[in-house]
Amino acid sequence: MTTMDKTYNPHAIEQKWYETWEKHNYFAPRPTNEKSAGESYCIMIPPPNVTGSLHMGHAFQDTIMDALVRFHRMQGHNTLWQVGTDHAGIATQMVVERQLKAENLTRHDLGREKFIEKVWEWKHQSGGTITRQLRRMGASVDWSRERFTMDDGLSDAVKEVFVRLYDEGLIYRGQRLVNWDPVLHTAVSDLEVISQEENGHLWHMRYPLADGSGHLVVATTRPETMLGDTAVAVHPEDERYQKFIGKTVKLPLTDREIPIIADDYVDKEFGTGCVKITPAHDFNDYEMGKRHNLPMINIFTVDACINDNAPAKYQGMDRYAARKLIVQDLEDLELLEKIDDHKLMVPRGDRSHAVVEPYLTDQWFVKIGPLAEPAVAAVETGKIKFVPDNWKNTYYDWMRNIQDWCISRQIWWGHRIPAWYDPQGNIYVGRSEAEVREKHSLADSLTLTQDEDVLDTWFSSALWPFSTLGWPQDTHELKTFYPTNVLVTGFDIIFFWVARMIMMGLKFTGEVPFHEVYIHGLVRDSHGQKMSKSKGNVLDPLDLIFGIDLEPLVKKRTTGLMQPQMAPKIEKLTRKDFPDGIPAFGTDALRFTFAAMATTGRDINFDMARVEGYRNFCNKLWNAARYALMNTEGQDCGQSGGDVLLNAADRWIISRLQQTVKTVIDSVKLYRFDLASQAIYEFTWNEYCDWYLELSKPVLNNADSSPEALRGTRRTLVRVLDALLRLAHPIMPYITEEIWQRVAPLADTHGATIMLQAYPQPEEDQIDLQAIAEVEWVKRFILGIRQIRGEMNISPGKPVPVLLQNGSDSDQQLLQKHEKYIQFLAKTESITWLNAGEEAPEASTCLVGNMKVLIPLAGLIDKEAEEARLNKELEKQQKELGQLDNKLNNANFVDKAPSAVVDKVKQRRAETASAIENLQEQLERIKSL
RNA sequence: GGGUGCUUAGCUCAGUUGGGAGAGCAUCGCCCUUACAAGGCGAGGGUCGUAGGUUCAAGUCCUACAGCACCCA
Repeated sequence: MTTMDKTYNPHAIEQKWYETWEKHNYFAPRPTNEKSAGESYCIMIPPPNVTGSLHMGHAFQDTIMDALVRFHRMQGHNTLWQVGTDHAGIATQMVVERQLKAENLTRHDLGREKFIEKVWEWKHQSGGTITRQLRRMGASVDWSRERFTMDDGLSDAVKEVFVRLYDEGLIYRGQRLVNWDPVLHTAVSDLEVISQEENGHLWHMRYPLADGSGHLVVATTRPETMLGDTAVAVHPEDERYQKFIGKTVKLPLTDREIPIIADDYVDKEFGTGCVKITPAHDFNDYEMGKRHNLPMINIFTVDACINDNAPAKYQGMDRYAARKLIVQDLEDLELLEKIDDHKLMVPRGDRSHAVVEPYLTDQWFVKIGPLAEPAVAAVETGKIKFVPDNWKNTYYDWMRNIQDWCISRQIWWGHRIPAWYDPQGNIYVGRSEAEVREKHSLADSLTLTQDEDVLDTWFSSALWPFSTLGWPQDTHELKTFYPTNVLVTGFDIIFFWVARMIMMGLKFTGEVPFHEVYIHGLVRDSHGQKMSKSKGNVLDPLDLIFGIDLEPLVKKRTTGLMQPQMAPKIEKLTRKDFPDGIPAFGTDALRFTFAAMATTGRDINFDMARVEGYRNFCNKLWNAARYALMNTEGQDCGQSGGDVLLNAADRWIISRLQQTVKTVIDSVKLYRFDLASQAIYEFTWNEYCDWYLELSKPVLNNADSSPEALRGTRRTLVRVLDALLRLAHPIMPYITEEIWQRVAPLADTHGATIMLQAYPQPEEDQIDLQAIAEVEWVKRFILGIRQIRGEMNISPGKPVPVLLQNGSDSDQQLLQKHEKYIQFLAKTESITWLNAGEEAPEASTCLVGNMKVLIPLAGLIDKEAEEARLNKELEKQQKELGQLDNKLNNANFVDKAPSAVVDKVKQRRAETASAIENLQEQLERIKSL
């Protein structure tokens, strides 16, 4: 029999167990016990980007999902964690285009078909990164059911949904203002546009009145758009401008005359209170243009260069070059009043980083109103619950202001829109060209061309909860697992994904896609800063698991930067924060950290010191197991019968275990993994390790212990450990499996893996209040002596004689019963009762209830130190007494507070008063020496 | 401008129907005691953002204000 390693080494165990679990197909759904065979539990993974890699947000989210899934699997539910990835249209296409660029090619050189082949190649080659990392996190997903949004089945679902929505009139094609990425040449969704404050200017431009009576000054942050202005607007109640409403101005640099209109959208306070209106290039202006029937003049090409609608002078110029020239020209014409510095929100494409233009194009839209209504109702009626609850307000808010959804993208990688055009431009929508021809009885000779655009990736993601289960087929999986139980996700995609899943789910399955939405916080750095490559504060979860030296870490953080000039600053910061790199903490420590930080807040400030603390916790658990095994392996732990005697400590730890189990289960049910992990941590360290293991020593190391007592303590050691491992397994899968394999046979539980063991259940009848009270007495006794040792600087190894005074019958009995514990844990030389009236020697004192515990000073204790110590304690107690008396002297309190509360205060008052009396007495004695 | 949330120990955070302010890390002191120095034992540290209000009782409920963060415009 080999003993365990002295130090916990995650890397020696983690990989091996994951491979074992996966090989044995333990992750697949299966009813694991008769009783609950009917209950199923299902979580859909929010599909990560297929070309992506695991970041802290994923790692956090995956930890929570895995903990939930393992928890339910162990409770015997038929559990499915559906895994897969999404095709991330734009991101993936960009990666492949970048590769082509290295060969001096564009996708147009290859042509659509060849290009898509290339993307698939890339997917096959790189798509494994994130799934490999998921495995490393210990995610117990069912790999046999892995899906990809571009799979045939999921693509069929996309077509089906598109066709049905189109047939119902809920999908339409139209010209609307959309976010246009002038680098990628595609419309992008709001989610893909990040607005950030940047330094800019506010240009004040004079627009001359057409009647020559003067001019208006308009302020703008984007002067080049003036070429597309079709009105100037003022607030209807703005006294400064009342008289101009209905007049016209001559738009400088053009030969157009445009009206001055009144609209209460205008902010009187902003700029001059007089605003230029460019309906084709600004979302607010677009709305205003529609209200006032203004013409919409598009002045940009797809590259955001000035197009033919503008004066010839500016045509073909890039927007910023045009801006410069226009400003110059206005200045030359003395039409530029002033230029102020101004901070403004600049919208940029999250992939291309280009400034996005509101741009008028033909796009496909989903008419969202009819879908949104039932989706709101589902939350209102409680069919879907948000956790924490107040996120529903964010959801309602967005759903109330929801706009039609632009679903077309001008890229190649994605689900091609199932719409065909004839030469006249008529649109036919169907699942395939053949279906379209048949449905509309089109002649074979008629040429049909499929729409070039693909669908927004979120369109397929919205179907994920049912498309992955086989919809539109009526599959067994769909019946078993849909609606799913909970969606675990960040608040940042409530709008873009959660809401769309709810709408699509309700529309096409008639049921909600999930019953609960657990919204977790966003992982930030330890100072609350968002982690970003450009800030250089990104942590890679894999680096926390495996560790990384300083130099590679610096290199990793400073290469591939969007702004290379940040590199020196990032390097400096990194060297300061991680002078020795990052040590390897292992997966379990990282997971435990995430669980402990999963509070209800919306920001999770990730502090590496906590990972270290929880790595130490793993080591603690490891060594507790080491001790337990050293004392039980090859010994009689009662597995094969025999009488068993449980002492107070055994019954105490069993009682505390039940209470802990209850706390953990209650917490997990509320998604409070922080409370669950805290309960596990405290029980393990502060009760099992600090007290129970220590209390087991006097029994196990005592040659006089009876076989029944030995059996009882050994059995308790391993049984409690077994239960603790099962309790902690959902959060720390690897270390618990590794230890459990050795502990289980001793605890008389059997099975191939802890993964499929029953989760502990609290057993009320195992809670022994008497044992709890006895052990509490023992602990107080020991703690009192330890405090004197600590404060009097008595070496922990030096045995001290102890005298007792003023003990009750109960104290005497308890001492008789538990003296061996006190002797061992408080290192007492002797424990002697003083007779009533017997004079005590000079001593340092502490109290256990009314019983006085004395450690004689002789040679051990400094008189002044003891006096100071007693004074400090006395002061504390007197303060306490004052507060309690205040309460009890308050007639209102005594009359109105519940009697239980009053009694409690009275009791505490009596205890405090008696403690003060004892302390004062002791202080007098010390002083008089 | 509208909305949401946060403010508790030096740092990161718990504190569940209102009833004795907690944890981890950090700090200080003593210990390499045969599970664990990634450890043991002990200690110090908070007018719970500010000001009011409700209540016998407020970190907890209400109002106002300040600061911070995020979302929407």
